[in-house]
Amino acid sequence: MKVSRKQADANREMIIESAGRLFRQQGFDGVGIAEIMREIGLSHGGFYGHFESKEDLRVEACERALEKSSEKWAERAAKSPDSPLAGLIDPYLSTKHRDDPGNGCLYAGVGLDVARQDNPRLRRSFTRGFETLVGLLSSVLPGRSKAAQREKAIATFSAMVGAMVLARAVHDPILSEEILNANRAVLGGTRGGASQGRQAADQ
Amino acid sequence: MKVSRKQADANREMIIESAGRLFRQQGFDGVGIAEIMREIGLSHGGFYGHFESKEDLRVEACERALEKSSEKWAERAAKSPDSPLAGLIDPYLSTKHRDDPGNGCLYAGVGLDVARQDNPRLRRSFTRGFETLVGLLSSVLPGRSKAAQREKAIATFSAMVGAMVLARAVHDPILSEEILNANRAVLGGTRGGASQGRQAADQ
DNA sequence: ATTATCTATAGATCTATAGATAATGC
DNA sequence: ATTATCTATAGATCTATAGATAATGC
Repeated sequence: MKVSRKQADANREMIIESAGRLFRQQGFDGVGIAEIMREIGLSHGGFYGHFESKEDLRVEACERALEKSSEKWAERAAKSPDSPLAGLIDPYLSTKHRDDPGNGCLYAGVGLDVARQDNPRLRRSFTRGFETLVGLLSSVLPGRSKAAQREKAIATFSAMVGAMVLARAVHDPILSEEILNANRAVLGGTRGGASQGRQAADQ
Repeated sequence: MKVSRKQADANREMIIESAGRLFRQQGFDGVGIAEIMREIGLSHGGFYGHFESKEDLRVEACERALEKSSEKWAERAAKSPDSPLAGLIDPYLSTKHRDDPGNGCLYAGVGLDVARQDNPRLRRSFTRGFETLVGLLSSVLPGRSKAAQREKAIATFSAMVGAMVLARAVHDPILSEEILNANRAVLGGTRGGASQGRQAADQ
């Protein structure tokens, strides 16, 4: 039953990743330790050799996912040097992202759950992650001053998160797409249009 | 133990309102039937004389809260005929709203929980509520065409919801205020400013 | 007599722990 | 010998139900 130290470390990583996915899909309260462990083929009881509590895992899983997000955003901005803003907005406000919350934005995935927790460590991680993502957005947004850029970046990120929450909450698939399209158009994505499916947006 | 028919109806209303509050505060999974009933001084078991299941209550409580929101929005727009847009945005993006999720916007309160449910009735209610609120926003927003107004309304509502989720999720109170201020400024509220606490915003 | 509510509980599920087990690594 | 994992379970909590109770309303 015992595995090598190396395998044990890998198992710990798998728990963190499994939890990150399932928490985003089903919420903190919607998934239990047993299910997280079952998904990677380990026993329920084995969990407590790696983490002190579920609370502990919440923090670790979110910090890991936030790091991954920052990296992904930085790559995306670098990948489209001609329009780094659209390079961030387009994949975010996509149906692919909407339909795969488990691997998507943590703020749109568990933002409300975090707001309800009074765990300072967790909410501080969300503060740091917010600053990183807004900082990145800020650096690719036009603006007369740093302050104006930052203000616009905060508003842009707010709209991105809200759009994703709403696109996932409504039942009508056409409306859901329209929410993504409208936000792409207004925020400066490339694929959005006034009503739907047009080419470039100007603002 | 039995009460009058009139009192029984009043009790049903109280359950709906108690649930609406607690669901928004703690999430669908964060509150049980027993707690909802305890809050209004009734027994756990008495619940099932009024509702078939917790699922049933989720729908009833959300529909009720969505109706209340629509009414509140309509009143607010009517109350400030000179700047109906700011009349909607300012109270929404306020610290009062942020700190009282139980009586606040349902989309920012349980939007993610709804997205995770595959209850079509519930998600259809959220679709209808979305159309009502966006319709109202649309009617007070400038724009060259109906389509442009609607696009802007969808983007504005997305930003409002996202701003509230983020303002509640981050730990730093100054950052939380900044999120509200930045969105008020960009979306067209009256009290927002470029950095913080200035007077009127122009856009 | 009817029925809204209460008490008590069944059955499922969840977090966390204790002790057993067996492979690792000195 | 150490320790990562497993089995089994304690204790709490949650949804839902059954049967008892007592006030309403004919």
